[in-house]
Amino acid sequence: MTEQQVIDALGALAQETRLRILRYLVSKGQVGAAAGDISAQVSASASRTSFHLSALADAGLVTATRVSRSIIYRVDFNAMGSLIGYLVKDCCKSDPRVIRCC
Amino acid sequence: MTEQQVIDALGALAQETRLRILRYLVSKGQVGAAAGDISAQVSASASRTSFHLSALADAGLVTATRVSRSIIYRVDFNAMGSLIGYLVKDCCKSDPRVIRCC
DNA sequence: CTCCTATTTCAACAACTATTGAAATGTTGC
DNA sequence: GCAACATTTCAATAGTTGTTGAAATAGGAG
Repeated sequence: MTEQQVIDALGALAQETRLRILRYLVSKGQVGAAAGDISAQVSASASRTSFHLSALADAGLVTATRVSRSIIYRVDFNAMGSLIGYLVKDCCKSDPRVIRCC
Repeated sequence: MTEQQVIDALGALAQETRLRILRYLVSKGQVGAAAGDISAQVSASASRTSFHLSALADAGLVTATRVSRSIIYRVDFNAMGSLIGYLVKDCCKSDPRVIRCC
């Protein structure tokens, strides 16, 4: 994971609506959720939700798959793991005070 | 850790100069580094470095202590741990694909 | 008290980000 | 093909963030 990818991913998470979207998608696991469902859950307009979903997808944190009329979004758990792994290992040198919290 | 604190901390890390500052401070551990030293290490002007150090301090990720003419900055490893712990546990429900990366 | 060093603060500005509502795109069922 | 649905794209706008260089603040040494 490059430094730029890390910065993009952190920037993607550093926003209220997007953090809520991500948490909702984590709760949905493999199943994922359609854009409209997500929009309703986070109480945001369709266009606003779409904008934030694109940001999360651009950062590589979620995937999008069209299924019939809907587009299903899912968390990319491996990407989340890579990001967190970078923060723990590369960034914090696996300091025990950090490791302890995981 | 509140959601707003998490967002502030993620936003603080989502910037090239600040991520470099943090990594340098991690390498310095308890000893920390003076603002001028940091400024030289990350090749940024004094005012620019000061601006970013304030952002990191406001987010609670680093501490500042004046020692004579210098101000010594140090990473707050517990704050970094809390942030990462939030991402792993609250946000990712301790999913094994995420845990594996730590 | 004055000079020098270390750092922050400030104002101006450019660049980026988020929100809104309307219009466009793609998909299905009749 | 047409109507309805699901979602994205677009333009306008407001708000936020980062950079620069100059001026201000704070502390120590002679």
